[in-house]
Amino acid sequence: MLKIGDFSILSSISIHMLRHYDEIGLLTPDHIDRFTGYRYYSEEQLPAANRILALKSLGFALKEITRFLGESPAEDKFRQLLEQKENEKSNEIRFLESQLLRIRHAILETETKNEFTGCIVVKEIPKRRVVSYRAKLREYSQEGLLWETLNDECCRLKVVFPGTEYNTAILHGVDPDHEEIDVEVQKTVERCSGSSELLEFKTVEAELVASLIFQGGYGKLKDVNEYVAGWIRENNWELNGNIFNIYHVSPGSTEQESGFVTEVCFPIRPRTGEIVS
Amino acid sequence: MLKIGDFSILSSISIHMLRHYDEIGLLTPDHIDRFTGYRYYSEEQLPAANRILALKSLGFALKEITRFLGESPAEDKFRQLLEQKENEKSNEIRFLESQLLRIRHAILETETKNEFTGCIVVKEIPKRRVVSYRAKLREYSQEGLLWETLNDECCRLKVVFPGTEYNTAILHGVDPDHEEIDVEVQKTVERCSGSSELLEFKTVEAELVASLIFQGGYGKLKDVNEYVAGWIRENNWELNGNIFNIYHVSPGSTEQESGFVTEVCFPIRPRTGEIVS
DNA sequence: AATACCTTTACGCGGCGTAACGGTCT
DNA sequence: TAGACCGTTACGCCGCGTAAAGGTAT
Repeated sequence: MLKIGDFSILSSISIHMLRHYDEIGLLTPDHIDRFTGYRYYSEEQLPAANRILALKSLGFALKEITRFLGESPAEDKFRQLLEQKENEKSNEIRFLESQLLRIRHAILETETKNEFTGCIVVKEIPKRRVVSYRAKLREYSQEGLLWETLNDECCRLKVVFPGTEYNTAILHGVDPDHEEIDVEVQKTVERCSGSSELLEFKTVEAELVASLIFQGGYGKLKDVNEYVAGWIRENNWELNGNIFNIYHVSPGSTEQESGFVTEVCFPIRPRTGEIVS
Repeated sequence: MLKIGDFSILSSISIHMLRHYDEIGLLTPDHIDRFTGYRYYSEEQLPAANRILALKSLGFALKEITRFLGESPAEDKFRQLLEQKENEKSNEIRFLESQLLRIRHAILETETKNEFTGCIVVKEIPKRRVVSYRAKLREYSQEGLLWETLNDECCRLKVVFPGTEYNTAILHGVDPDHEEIDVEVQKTVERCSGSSELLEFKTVEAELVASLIFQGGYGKLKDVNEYVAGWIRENNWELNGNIFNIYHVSPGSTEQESGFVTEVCFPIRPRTGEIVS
């Protein structure tokens, strides 16, 4: 019979952990002294102790190891558990590799002294009910007119907005021949009580986007858009819809360009192999 | 000014986490109401919130992000932190890949219904003071004679053994021509008071080994040795010394072969590329 | 009587989720 | 006045390290 200290040395498991394993029923001492409470282990428990260490080093959690030992060493169950862990580990590796890719991309970007390096987030824009107005413009600068029309109509229809509203502008397409820009502006609505010929009420589904929020004038938009587009390519995503902006602080709420806060969103999905054309 | 719930929606950070970030000084509200304690955030804080999410998704811990923001966005420091993280992530990946390799090896092994699958541990056998007796044998079965001599001499010299002792047998080499086996048996000693012509007292340095502990007769040794040798090859290690056994329960302490507990140790080191011969 | 070893209890780490209990706003 | 929102406090997860406070063996 070995006292815990001796068994600890022989098994290379710390005394603390042996007590812990006893507590969770993973490795209980052969015998516990009734009066002193001392734990006594037998040499025959060394193979089990070593097995625990081996499974731990394969990446199994203590709970999983408990299951391993309890389930009888039937080979089928054993193999299943191994294969499940193989899956988990592959996923972890894939995840870390995607992080590593992004980190390396960011390191390269530091060369360009780009102020937005490391600012892009992949997130979901939640499903929401919106009121929308879509029209064709000659220039981006005319977007303000769309907002005016939308706001006026909403006012007339007594549309109720939620406390937290999104003002978004979706770029549907640029037609170089006609020099036209197809833009849709949207506001989140709480309830829509009326109807209008100009406006459309609809539900926008949740979307996965690459998002970058910046502060400042719209002169930065071109650079930001290019940066996000590059980021998507470099990080194994592909475009999955029309890009849009969310105006958190806009000419409607402040006069100073430097105070504008804009979120640039590129709908994305994981890149699927090559597309056969 | 946005209440925490609104800012939570706009930033995609849960209310709980916003409060936590306030607590650790990572993102403090623009303003806190003196009377109600309500936190109020400004839209201008959205870029910072998004940046926090971005850095988190790169794998930075909150503490590291705090440092990021505190350190000024000087590009040099920024790049250093990125490169450090790149290193950490590569190491994590390498570690997971070695685990994955071992798991896959174990899965293949289940085919063979090998009872020792998933029992091998890489551990360090600690540095220790030993008394040793080395001789050449015709057969493994003669190893008992070495132990008898060692024990007798130790008895004569009144060698003091520690409570936790290792009995090891090192296989120095098999010479097929002379049909000789060069074996050294060792016992851990506490103190060595005398000296002997037969025995040697020495210090054995700590060694990294692949270890497998099994219970049963020595008939299993051949299979076990082959399994461990294969495991070492398959898992990118190479032999780094003479293999040895640790006898935890041996003929000296029990008569039943089925009760023997033996630890098979192969000294190893990570495999270094090819060796030019 | 000193020392080495044993016992139990409990806190810390990190990044959250979750819940309990009570005040505030509309 | 209800109900949505805010506040603080605190526990759980997981695998350990670390330490305090006290009993036991030699």
